[in-house]
Amino acid sequence: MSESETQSPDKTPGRIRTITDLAKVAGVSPGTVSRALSGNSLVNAKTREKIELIAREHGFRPNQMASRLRRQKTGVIGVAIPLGHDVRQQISDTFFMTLLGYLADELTEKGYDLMLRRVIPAQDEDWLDRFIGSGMVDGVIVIGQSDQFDRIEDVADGYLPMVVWGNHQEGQRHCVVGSDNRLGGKLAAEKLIASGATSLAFLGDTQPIEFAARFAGAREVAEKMGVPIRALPTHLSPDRTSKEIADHLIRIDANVDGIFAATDTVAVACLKELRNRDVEVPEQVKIVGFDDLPIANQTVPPLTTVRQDIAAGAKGLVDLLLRRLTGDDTESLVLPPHLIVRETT
Amino acid sequence: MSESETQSPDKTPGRIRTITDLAKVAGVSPGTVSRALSGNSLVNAKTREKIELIAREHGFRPNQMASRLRRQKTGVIGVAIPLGHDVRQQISDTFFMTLLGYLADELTEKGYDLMLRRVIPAQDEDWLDRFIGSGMVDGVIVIGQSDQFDRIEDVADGYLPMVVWGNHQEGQRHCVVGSDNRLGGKLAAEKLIASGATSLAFLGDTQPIEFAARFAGAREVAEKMGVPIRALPTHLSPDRTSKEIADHLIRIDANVDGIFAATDTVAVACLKELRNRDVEVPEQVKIVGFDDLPIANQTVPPLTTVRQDIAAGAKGLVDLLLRRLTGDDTESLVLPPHLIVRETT
DNA sequence: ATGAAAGCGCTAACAG
DNA sequence: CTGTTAGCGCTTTCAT
Repeated sequence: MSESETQSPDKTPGRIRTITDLAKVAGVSPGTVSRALSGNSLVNAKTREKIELIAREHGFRPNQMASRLRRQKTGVIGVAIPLGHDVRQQISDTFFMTLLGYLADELTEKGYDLMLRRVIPAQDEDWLDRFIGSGMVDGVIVIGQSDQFDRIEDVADGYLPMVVWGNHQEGQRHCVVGSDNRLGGKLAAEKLIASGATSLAFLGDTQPIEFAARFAGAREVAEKMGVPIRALPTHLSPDRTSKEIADHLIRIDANVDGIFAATDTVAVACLKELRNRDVEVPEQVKIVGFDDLPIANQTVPPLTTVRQDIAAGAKGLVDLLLRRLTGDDTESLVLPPHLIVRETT
Repeated sequence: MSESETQSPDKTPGRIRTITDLAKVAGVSPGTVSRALSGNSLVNAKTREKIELIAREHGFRPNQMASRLRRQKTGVIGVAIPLGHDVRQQISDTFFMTLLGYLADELTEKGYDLMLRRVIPAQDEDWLDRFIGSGMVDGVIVIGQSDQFDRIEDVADGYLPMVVWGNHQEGQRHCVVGSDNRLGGKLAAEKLIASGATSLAFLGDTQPIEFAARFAGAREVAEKMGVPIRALPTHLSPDRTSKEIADHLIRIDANVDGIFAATDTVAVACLKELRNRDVEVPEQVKIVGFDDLPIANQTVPPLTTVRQDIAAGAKGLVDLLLRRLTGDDTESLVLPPHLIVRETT
């Protein structure tokens, strides 16, 4: 009875690419195939089995482009990394990349695909609108505000499904997930001072808003405690950092005995330069980093640092975005950083 | 005459979302709008200008989903990272992530978008076919063969536009771009021995084919030189590595005086454990890493390592893929690694 | 140089 | 439970 069903006379079935091809072979209508394959409506068990069998045998996959056009949703979340300041730095930045990894995990788990776009705002004014309006994504996650705070604000009012990793500013309109950088800065400065530092320096770029907030937090504490603090500008890519740090160290010398590095990467470079100069850490100079990257635990001595919970950040970004996808106008999420005391203080 | 053109009685024009909406406003047919916006055919300059103006004013973006369905190409390249062994390790692996960053650069430059998919083959047998058959990508780049060599081979014959980062095996069918790991292993062992090491150890997981090749290269040299070598299995995620290395070091003690680490990450952890034990590097034990990540230059002492040219790798992957997209059945590309001598040998 | 018309492959009412 | 029908928004002949 079922012997001859699929034994059509022509032994060259011509690859079965569309749901309609499959429908013909199965002897049903395209609609039924669609239903069967999406496991959705009530389809006769036998019919479904037959369809699934044929699909498997022929390695058939429904065309997502068509499906998504029809359903008016893409199942794709766009992730944009704006490269504002230090172009090469950010994309290879360990912190962002780790965040990206976790984001990929979270999104996959929720059944979304991730479209990654690296953008250079200076070369492409229109990056955010282009991404949003492309019709290729249901929502957008922006990793890092970079120097694009204002542009993001502009877009936020008209486009709900967007969440940004970055710093939270009083009264801002876009939904952001990020660490409390100011608090992190405070923790760092407090620890430095508690460990006996009497003159502080912030090592890093103070342009990006996150770093500015870290510095501001540290300064607030320092001023309250009557401890001087200065900012020592530095690029963040390891290759350039080292030399710049070296230059700073020459100039400041015995003066500064507490360094707050904008990121662990900077802290590591700093640690190395200090060692080159035979400055003892933490005896002569104390250091606190930021991020708690894996390397922080591998330096000698191991780095005291302010930990950002990357996994929680990724989870927050995705959760909020999914809620916004349903029309919810969510609040921002500010995560508390934690001081991880190791041996550089 | 043109005063009242767009002054339709209803002041609520209802956002103009489709090419047809725009066509109505511009008083032309959808076809013309399509042509004008794609800058393609000969369209009257005035008509084009008018259409472009309206598009800009209303922030109109053509729906890519529809466009791509119609044109039967997506403009998207899929990038899959199979997480074979050490699930958490690989996605956050600095090397792969840096490669991903460069890939994003290259693809963007060539006008492609990048769809990232993190894949756990153990949980999803079908990952590669699903990605390829999804209709969402024009081609696929796989970052790392992991333990999926065979599955990739299976697919390779029937699917041209795929390029893989990984190790090259004599006679394999899939197109691969990667460093000559065996040669890298040789370079490492040669350097270790030339620096006076008399008993070698390979630190790392020898399961993944890339690492197996590194070990094989080192062993070939060691055997030729009559120097003993052993493999010391280790996971690759920094947190687990440290303890495992510590265990190894306790057992091997003064015996081994030359360590070839499977990656820089492992080397860094190893360096730290040695320092904890007051073993002097390179006096008592010499170390060579692999990758030349930025940290390699930040350790104390700076790490001698085998450099992989990540940027060249990314460029190679994209170039080959684009050629395959045109139907070219390209050869694999094996890149020569370079020994970077610093101070751990 | 432009309009009309026919789909790309799939889904979702709406009838049976 | 299944077939029929009407598009999703865009591109591309084919005429004009």
